[in-house]
Amino acid sequence: MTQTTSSAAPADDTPPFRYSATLAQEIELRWQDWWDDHGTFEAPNPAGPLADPDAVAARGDKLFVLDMFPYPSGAGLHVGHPLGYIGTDVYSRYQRMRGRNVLYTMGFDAFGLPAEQYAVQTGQHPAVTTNENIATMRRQLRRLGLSHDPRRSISTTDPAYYRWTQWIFLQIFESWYDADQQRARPIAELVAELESGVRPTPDGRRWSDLDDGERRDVIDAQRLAYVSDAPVNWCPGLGTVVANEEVTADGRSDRGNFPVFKRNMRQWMMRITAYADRLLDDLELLDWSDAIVTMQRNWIGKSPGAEVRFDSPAGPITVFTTRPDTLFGASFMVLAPEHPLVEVLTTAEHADTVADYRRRAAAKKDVDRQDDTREKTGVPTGSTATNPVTGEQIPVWIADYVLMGYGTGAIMAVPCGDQRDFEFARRFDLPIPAIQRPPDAWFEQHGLEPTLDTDAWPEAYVGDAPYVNSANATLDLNGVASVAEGVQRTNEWLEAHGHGTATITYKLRDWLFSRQRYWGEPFPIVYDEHGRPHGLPDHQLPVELPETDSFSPRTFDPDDEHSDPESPLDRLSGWADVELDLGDGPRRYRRDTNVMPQWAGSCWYELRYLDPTNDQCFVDPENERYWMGPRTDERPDHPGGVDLYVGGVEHAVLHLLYARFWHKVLYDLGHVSSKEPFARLFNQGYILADAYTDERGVYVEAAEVEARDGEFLHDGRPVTREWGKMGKSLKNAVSPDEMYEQYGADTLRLYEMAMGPLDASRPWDSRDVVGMYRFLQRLWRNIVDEQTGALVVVDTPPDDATRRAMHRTIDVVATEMEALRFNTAIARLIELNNHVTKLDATPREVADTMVLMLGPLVPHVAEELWRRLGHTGTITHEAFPIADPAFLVDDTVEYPVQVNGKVRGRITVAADADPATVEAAALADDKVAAATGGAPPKKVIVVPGRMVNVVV
RNA sequence: GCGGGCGUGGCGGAACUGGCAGACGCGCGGGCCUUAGGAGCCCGUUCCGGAAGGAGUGAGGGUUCGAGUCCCUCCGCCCGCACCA
Repeated sequence: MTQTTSSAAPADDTPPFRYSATLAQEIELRWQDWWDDHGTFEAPNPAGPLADPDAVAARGDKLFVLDMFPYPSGAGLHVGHPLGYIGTDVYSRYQRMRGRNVLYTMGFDAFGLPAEQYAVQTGQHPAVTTNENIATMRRQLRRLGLSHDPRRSISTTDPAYYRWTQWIFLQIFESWYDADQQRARPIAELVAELESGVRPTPDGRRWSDLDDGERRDVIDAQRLAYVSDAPVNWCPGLGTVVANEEVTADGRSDRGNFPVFKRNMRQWMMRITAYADRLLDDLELLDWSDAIVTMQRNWIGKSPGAEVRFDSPAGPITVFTTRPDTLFGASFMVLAPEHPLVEVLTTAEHADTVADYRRRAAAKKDVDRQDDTREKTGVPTGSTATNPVTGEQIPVWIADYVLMGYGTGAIMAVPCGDQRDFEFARRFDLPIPAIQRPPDAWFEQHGLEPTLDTDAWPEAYVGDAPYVNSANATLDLNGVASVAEGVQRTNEWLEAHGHGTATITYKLRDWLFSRQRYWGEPFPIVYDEHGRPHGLPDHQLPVELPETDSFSPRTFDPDDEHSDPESPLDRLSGWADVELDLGDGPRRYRRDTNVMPQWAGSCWYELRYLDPTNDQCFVDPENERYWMGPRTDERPDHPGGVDLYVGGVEHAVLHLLYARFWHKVLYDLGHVSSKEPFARLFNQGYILADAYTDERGVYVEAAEVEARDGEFLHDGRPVTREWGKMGKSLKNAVSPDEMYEQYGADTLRLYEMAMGPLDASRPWDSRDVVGMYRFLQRLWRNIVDEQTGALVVVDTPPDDATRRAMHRTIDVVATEMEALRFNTAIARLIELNNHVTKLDATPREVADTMVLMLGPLVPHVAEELWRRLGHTGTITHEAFPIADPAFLVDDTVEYPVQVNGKVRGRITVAADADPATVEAAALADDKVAAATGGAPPKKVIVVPGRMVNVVV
């Protein structure tokens, strides 16, 4: 292993054994092969096909490090992609040297629209391009020296994988949510409870009195995966329906940016709303960033409040409010234009204006609802409703600021306490009764004398304040000063008098789970002649995607709202129509011709990594317990899950919410021991780069731009410098290949880790990379003679200063590695190496230690130097150096001495000197005395080990 | 508008619980080596000043012996949500 070809540097006087890019590459390729040949990064399992219990026992504590599941793009990697991967690799390698059994691998989330769209363009089957892309990406990642266990790499498109995706779908399909026990249970248990009468049927009849069809209806209505005919987001431009989460705020698809229309359609839904509270509450068990936790919280959008019924000529109108305490101030009502009661409520006098307003509202896309300056619009229906607490008749309006999709699609308007209602009331001259006495500070802030005359108020008052005018015969809030108490008392009153109930509303909707595409997991579902879905038995899985040339979905004019989705699988009647025996003899069935959304495969991939080749179950329970079981030794409420999950913030809501949901269902059904899939989440930043646009605003190749006298020129024409995420679209991508060519993979790894903290986005500058290359050259030169290739280390022990520097470095580097602060770890290693550079010769002890510490960061050159230093095997499982505490404390300490907060002198005293001694030494110092001018100090502060401050 | 995050040299960034601001790297300046250097090595590099010294972490105020760090007001940037009742 140790003989190398000499570095074939450009024809010049470069020393033959210098750590050049050529030599670096030779070392890297050689060690990558060696690692593969020796299975260096394989992590043993306690059970199942990859079981090696002895090896598990021989290693220390387990650690599961995970990167977010990448989509294998055909475009190839740029240097921005692997930032997180390098981070997890360094961490994994570090932890292996700490003796831990580290599970670290990477698979591919390869179903989905891009592959299908590419296939449609090229006419090549998506399976072919997908496999090519995966091969390319594996090769590119290997070249970086990532220490993945290759045996555990998977692809969602592999039938051996999606067989289990389908199996999990069936688990969900065959489950219902028991609201009393707050967990999913098998449908069979629901049937048993209905049969025995423990649980009543929805209409109260006896189960035995229901016919087969009625029973199926009762059951199907409870399933966690269910077929529903409900409003969904139909996107003609994509030819498929998409989930709420995939629609942007302006009503377009997040992929492709096509218009999306609300349409009633028969689609698969996932009852994620049943888990809303647990998805919310369990966020507290997770070690995730505040930003992501907040985003998840907002997305779930839990609002406690009340539903209140207002009597009207059209029967009771139910509204949802988070402020039932303000009911006395409800002076009008507003319904969404689409509200079903609008027609009944509208009087003849207002029929035309209402019809007109509804038509305009319907024609407005969500985009248009936004761009006006939020000027409130609306029209009265002519009817009134009864305010249940005051008995007053209040007018009912319709307005498009009330959305049909949230709450009940109707609100009670309390203009004095809600800004939107306030604006609406002002606009249409509706009464604004005051029901709270805002605090004096609020009036002061608006330059007003305190008054209950709301004509003087510039805006609504929202918050705690004593109630006024808030009493009837049986409810009196006057004088109560807290919203919480007001809400509670009103809720009690509403329930006692039959006017409403305390309720909780969520923004989270059930998850639309079917797509009319080809390149996804087929549903393991067939329909009988009544159109009822049946799950296929286990032995018929996987339902493989049928071979076809016409994998292209039918897409439509993006604005053709009235088109209908047409799944590619639907056209394959030979595949879709089947005869099966599902237990009651052979019958004709029709397969479900939808496919699952791309999120399906990434909802459970981390579990498959644990036991990727197990064909008996999706993961052996023993393996799941070992790798992902709750760490109650760390924390009594530890939820279990991946120890470290690294990825970008872009998956804050979609993937992380869906995966948590599936995991909780599997937990409820007893398939996994962990409550949560990802115990700790770390969001890495992005690599940004300069981008340049020409006079048309079109991006030009950043690599071809020249800077001259503060101007930027492309092809001799001036261009404008901009700023953005590195990528193909901004034409500012830098390929890792260029970096290998110039410096090698170790330098690239080191630079990416050194340029800043892992969670920060930072600009790429290729010119900066050379700094890390120089460092590695200096390191190499401290160990290997550039002219002869001979070792230059000496066996004499290091001098005291060097040994102390070494141990201090070990101490800090270990701390920083543990905390993922690789940038500061690298800085300390450079400092130590710079220190060694100044020595006459490198003591072997220091060389060994430095190489070990650099192993996680620059594994190839570290392995190479380790061998050259006379060791055998790989550095992978060598123990990371341990600092000797004896060398961390110095005999003497230098204290800066401040006079009135400014450093005026320095003293050196024994490390164990007591404060009085330090003080005396400080006052005795010439410079300090000069600065104080001989004045006696008023006070002297001694911070042990830190500094002295003399106050005069 | 609401929520989250962030403002430190020419640049990327260091600075543990308040305790020597600017570690480390780039760039830049000087030197060495060289026919040459867009290679490599050494020294220097926050700003003003020749120096002594002074100023300095977006702006202003406060707490403290001491503030980049804590508190208040303001300015600017980034991200998320967006008429959510």
